[in-house]
Amino acid sequence: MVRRTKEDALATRSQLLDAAERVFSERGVTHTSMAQVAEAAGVTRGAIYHHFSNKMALIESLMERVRLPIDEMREQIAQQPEFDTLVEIQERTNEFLNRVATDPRVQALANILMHKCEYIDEVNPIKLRHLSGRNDCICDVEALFEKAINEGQLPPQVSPRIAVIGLFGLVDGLIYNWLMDDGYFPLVEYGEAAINTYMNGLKA
Amino acid sequence: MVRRTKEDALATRSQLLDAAERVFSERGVTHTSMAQVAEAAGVTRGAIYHHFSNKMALIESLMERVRLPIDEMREQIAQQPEFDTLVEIQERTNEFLNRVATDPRVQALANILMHKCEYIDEVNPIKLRHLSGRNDCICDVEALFEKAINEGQLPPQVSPRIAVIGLFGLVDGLIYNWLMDDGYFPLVEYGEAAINTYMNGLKA
DNA sequence: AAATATACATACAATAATGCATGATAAGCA
DNA sequence: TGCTTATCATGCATTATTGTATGTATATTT
Repeated sequence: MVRRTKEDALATRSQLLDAAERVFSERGVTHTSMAQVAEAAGVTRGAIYHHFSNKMALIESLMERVRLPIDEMREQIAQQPEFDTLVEIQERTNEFLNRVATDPRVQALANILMHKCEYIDEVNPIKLRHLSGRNDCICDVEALFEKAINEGQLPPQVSPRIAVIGLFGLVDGLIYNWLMDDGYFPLVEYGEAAINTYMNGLKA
Repeated sequence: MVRRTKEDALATRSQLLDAAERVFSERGVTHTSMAQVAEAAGVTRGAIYHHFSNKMALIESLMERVRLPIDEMREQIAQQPEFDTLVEIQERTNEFLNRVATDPRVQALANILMHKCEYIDEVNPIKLRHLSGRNDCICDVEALFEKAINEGQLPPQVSPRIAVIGLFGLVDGLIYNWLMDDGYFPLVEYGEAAINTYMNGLKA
C-alpha cells in the first residue's frame, strides 16, 4: 500500500520469491506473466519491478536463494571423507535423492529446471552456471571413483569417467521421471535400490 | 504464392513441420512465434493456419510424424523375442540410445520434449499420450525382467518393478544430460557401458 | 521538523502475437 | 469451358505483456 519498513520490504521480496517459485513450478516460467506472479504474492507488478529488474533477475534470485543439492553434495564430499570411498559416493548420492524428495523448495526448483523451463539463449547464464556446478561435482565424484579403483575397491578396467557419467545419468533420470509423474514410484526407496544396483555392477 | 497442386500442398506442409521441428528445437516452443516458423519455412502465417489450426496442433503433428524410439522398442520386444531375455532387454535399450544418437529427427523431438518445452496444462494431451506410451513400454520390460527372474537369470530377490524403473531412469537421464550439453560424452559408447554396468548389478 | 529517499500502486505507451477475415490465383471437376 | 474449391498471402482487430513513468504515503535522515 504505502512505504513500509525495511523489514516489511524484505518480507515482500520473500513473498514474491515464494509466489514465483510456486507459480513457475505449477504453470511454467514462460507461461506465467509478471502480473500472475504479483497476484499470487498479493501485490502489484510495481512491487516486482521494484525488487527485480525483470523476470530473468527474478529467476536468478530464485536460484540463489536455495542451496541446490549438487552444491551440498560437493561440500559434503570435500568435508568429511568416509573411510570407505564407495560408501561415500553412495551415501552422498542417496542424500541427493533425499533432498529432492523431502525439501519442497528444492523440489520446486528441480521441477522448474527440468520440466517448467525452456532452455533458450536467454537463460544461458543460468544454464551455464548450473552446468558449471554440475561439471565440478562430476569431476569430484570422478576423482572418488578413481580413488576407489586405486584402493582396489573397483576393478582396474572400470573407467571412472564412464562410471560417473552413468551414475549422474541415473540420478538425474530418476528425478526427472519422478517429477514428471509424481507419485508414480517412491523416489528414495526405488532410487537407492537402483543406485545400489549400479554400484554393484561396477564391482562385477 | 498461389494455388498449387495437392502434392505441392503436402510439400508445404512438410516444410512447415521441418521448419517447426528445427526452430522449436533451437529456440524453444513457446519462445517461437508462428511467424518465425513461417519464415523458417519460407511461407507466411497464412500457410500455417491453413494446415494447422494452432501451435498445439502443429506440435501434435510433429509428434505423430515420427515414430518415437519408445514405440519402436515396444514393437521390437513384441516381435522377435531373443533367446536370452536379459540380452533382449539390453539390446533393445541400446538400440533406443542409438536411435536418439543417430536419427536427427528423433533427436530434435527428444530435445524438444526434454529441454525446449514447458509441461503445462495446455500440452497435457501430448504429455499424457507420451506418458501412456512410456508406461506401456515400462510394463513390457517389467514383464521381461520377471521372465528373466523365473528363468533363473536374475536372483529372485530382484524386484522387476524397481529394476525397470532404474533402467528407464538411467536411459532417460543419459539422454537428458547428453542433449543438455551435446558432445560432452559419447552417448552410445558411455550409455551402453553404463547400461551394461546396471544389468550386471542386477545379477549380483 | 523539514527534506529526502524508499516502497510500492497506478497509469500509460509500445510491442508482439494471435486468430480471423478477406483476397487472389490457379487446380480440380462437371 | 465455367464453376467450385483448395492453397496460400495480406491486412486487420484484439489481446496480452512488458517496461517505464508517475504518483503517494510513509520511513528515515539531518
